[in-house]
Amino acid sequence: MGLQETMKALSDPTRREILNMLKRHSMTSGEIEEQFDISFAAISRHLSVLRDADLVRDTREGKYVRYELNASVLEEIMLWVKSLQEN
Amino acid sequence: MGLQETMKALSDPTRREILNMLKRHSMTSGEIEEQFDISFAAISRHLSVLRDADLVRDTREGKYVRYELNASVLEEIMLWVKSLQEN
DNA sequence: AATATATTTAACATTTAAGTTAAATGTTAA
DNA sequence: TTAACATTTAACTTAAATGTTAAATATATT
Repeated sequence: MGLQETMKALSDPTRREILNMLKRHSMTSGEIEEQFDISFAAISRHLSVLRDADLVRDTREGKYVRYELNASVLEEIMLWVKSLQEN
Repeated sequence: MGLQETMKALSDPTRREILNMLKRHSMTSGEIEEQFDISFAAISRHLSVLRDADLVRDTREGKYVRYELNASVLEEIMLWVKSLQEN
């Protein structure tokens, strides 16, 4: 956890795009995968990186797993960036 | 250039620490290197990543090269993060 | 010009990340 | 309980990132 894990998670364009998608509404793994050309397994691993960084939360809904954005973690990044900007 | 290059550059803890140091005042390569346990060459490469991402600017001062923070690039990150936060 | 100092680049080794396919797990429904 | 579907994990491959040491470049000094 912490800034390092967050920044690392955000450094991959596929993961950032997933977060962009989740901004609108929550989605299942399958719905997310459909939007990309890479394999289901690859998306699943990206989702686990985002989950470990607490950038998304997942809940099982029957045989689906639904992902939603957790933007609260981003506050730490905002603070760090701001601290560089001021002065 | 662009968000991807910026995020990638910021995903390394050594590079973030360099930016933190430059927040206070500009520093030469050597002064920066002194603060870390890794080799001069490794720091030099980190600096080149930061320079390519336009997060720092460098100017030669005699036999030294002085690095200063360029925070303007961070605006793009702020906008992206904010766009995730609102809603 | 030769030498010393500061910094960068090159070549290489090691580690980490991201992708693939196949196997495993969890859930629903026949 | 078996079959089908959704998702995750495992094993593996390839590419990229990070570190090291040594060579190259740039500037200053003698």
